[in-house]
Amino acid sequence: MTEQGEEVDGTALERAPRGTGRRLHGSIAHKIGVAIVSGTYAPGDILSSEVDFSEALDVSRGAYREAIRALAAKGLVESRPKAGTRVLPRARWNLLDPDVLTWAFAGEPDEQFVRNLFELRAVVEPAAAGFAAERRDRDDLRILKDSLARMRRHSLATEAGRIADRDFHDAILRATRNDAMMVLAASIGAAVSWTTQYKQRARALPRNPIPDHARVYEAIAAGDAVAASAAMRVLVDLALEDTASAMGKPGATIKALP
Amino acid sequence: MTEQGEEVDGTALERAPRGTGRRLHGSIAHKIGVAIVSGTYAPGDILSSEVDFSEALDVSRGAYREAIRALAAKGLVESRPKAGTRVLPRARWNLLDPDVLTWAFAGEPDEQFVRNLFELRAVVEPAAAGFAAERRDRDDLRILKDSLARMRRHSLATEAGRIADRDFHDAILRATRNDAMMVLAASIGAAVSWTTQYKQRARALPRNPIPDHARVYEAIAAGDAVAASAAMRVLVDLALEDTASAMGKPGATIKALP
DNA sequence: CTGACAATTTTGGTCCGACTATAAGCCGCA
DNA sequence: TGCGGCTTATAGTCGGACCAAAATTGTCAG
Repeated sequence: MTEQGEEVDGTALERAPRGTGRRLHGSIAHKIGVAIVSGTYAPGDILSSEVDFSEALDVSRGAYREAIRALAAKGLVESRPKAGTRVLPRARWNLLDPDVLTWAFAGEPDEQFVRNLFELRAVVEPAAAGFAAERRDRDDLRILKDSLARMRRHSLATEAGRIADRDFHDAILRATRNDAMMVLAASIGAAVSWTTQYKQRARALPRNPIPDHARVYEAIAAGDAVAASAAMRVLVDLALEDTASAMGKPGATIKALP
Repeated sequence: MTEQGEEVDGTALERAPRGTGRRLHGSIAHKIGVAIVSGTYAPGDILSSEVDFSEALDVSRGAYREAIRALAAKGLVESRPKAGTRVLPRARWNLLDPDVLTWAFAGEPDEQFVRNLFELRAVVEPAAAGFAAERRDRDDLRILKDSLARMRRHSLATEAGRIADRDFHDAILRATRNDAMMVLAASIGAAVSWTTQYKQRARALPRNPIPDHARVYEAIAAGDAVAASAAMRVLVDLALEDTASAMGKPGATIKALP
């Protein structure tokens, strides 16, 4: 807990340029958030005192405190008078918060964590597809169809294609008419986004994902919950397989529960 | 913008007594958070300007801003220069955040939302029980057994009993060895806690929940993923039934997906 | 020497008041 | 009519002061 202050003129703690958009406290939170999630500060560590740290970052104490409040709201840290601001154990982190996800994927993503996310997808999304098949209305189907068309037109290699993919999954979650699941959409969507980029980075996209998505759409349109659930299950499994191989561990699958 | 300040001594804007524990900005966030979640401020509404609002609450602008930062971190509001602080649409709320859950259950809980939470439980917990059956170690089983014993000793009518119940479900989630699911434990646990209290409030506890839990434990101990999943499925269904009848809508169930 | 009590001091919590930066909305010009 | 600059309200940032709680240290009685 020491010479962080000296490093300021270097690169590490340089004040983010915050070109018109993000506010100062926001970029501070981002910086510290990434540092925590990536392990620079381990759980249990005590951050330097407010005065020291804010001076090291060359920001006012107020801005720094606001950043800490945001981190505290996401369960990353906890500050108590006299005790200082302490990094909380990983179990308390709000790992499904979109910002935290962003920070987690800012550096090299932890492979185990990616696997965990896919495991969660494999649980939630098939069920969601089933509910969607029962509850979707004309509008949902229209959005799904449109997203699918856009995925066809652009490929997943383009930003537009990835947005379409995300819209597709979002629309399914929304069609469940379940707020709690819709919240997971933001998280899962973010995760999908990031992992998709990793697949691209490995610049080997062995599989054409359109047919998988099309099967899910057909089942939902037909109102067949069981088929939709199964089709989504296949989709997620294949996506994991692609991602895993892109991350260097081919052959990974998730054992199915009957 | 004036005599709200005079009303402070009344009831509405009374500063929370914060008897040694919660910090001031924390209680502000709590108050505004409850107001938003319970609909006092509707999505799209603009909050009064920082000076006005902080004066009305009789706190400094700094404390108010820190509270707003926390709310923003949970997706409840968004503030932009000149535009003010606006309540975000419900879809952006981090509904699974433990604090937000707390605020949601501070007033009369929305029945539809409770149903949605149970639907999510019905998706996640059986799957989690399945994973737990495959991955649990001796320690997990010990904790599960202990929680179960405590549930038996105290009933769910006591605080200790409810804690034991929560520990039981927590232990299962933890045994999945999946961080993403463990995060949901905090959320789901909170939801279970609140709804259990509602069941108590209706002071009719028709069913003895111990056997359901015992079956889940047995299956996990036996390493039988399928049985554990099924047993948990039953447990959640019955819990929903009890809760629904306590809330005045008996007979509610969640259709199963094969 | 030991343990409980008190003073110290560190650190977060709160407040104040001033200034800056941003962008919504208005106004005037083309 | 529509564009572009200007006004201005509002959030953002600053720094400096004081308060409150708690961990540490020191002190004193037993």
